[in-house]
Amino acid sequence: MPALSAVEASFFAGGAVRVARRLLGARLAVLAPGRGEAALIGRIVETEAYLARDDLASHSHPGPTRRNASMFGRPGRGYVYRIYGLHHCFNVVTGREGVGEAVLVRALEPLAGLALMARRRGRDAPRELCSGPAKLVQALGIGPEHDGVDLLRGAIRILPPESRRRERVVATTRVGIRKAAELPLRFYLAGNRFVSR
DNA sequence: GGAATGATGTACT
DNA sequence: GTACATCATTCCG
Repeated sequence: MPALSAVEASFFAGGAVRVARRLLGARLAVLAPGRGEAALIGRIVETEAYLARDDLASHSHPGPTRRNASMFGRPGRGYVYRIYGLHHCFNVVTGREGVGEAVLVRALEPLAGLALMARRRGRDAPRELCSGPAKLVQALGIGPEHDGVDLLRGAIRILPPESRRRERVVATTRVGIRKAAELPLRFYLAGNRFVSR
């Protein structure tokens, strides 16, 4: 089994845009309960940056509340929230504690644990497993209980890229928002087949 | 207290 | 392309 050492804390210390770009090519892993090996791994191919309070589309915009508490907490933790009453999405908290910046993970290229992902998703095609923020959360078994999870030592971790690939990063507008919709804060790997539509 | 809203996915036309 | 499921959070009164 491969070593699954997480990235260092400094990985998350930059602004959300920096980290959103840095996350592309890194891996998101959900560890198997009780073991030091990952059961599920996906390569991050699409992210969105959500900035501090002046970003009208950011959950941190209203200021600290019960829901967004993790976003104002320590960088390098997860922020999980419910959307549209039925799905969940997973974010990586970035920057400095108290600021309220995070990166939404929107799509993964499945690398390990495809069978379990397919069972959870009810679909077999690899492209249907993690090509959307709520899809990947379902495939990886992430839930509200992971809100605030420590990505350096917890059950969910960010691992550095396993191999160098030369892929260009494309920046476009964020998906599914109405406010601040014109800002180019969505990033994905050009030509990657696992990016959401 | 009540109503509107939303960082989505699926099914159907 | 459009409809709809479904509910916590937020904002207004």
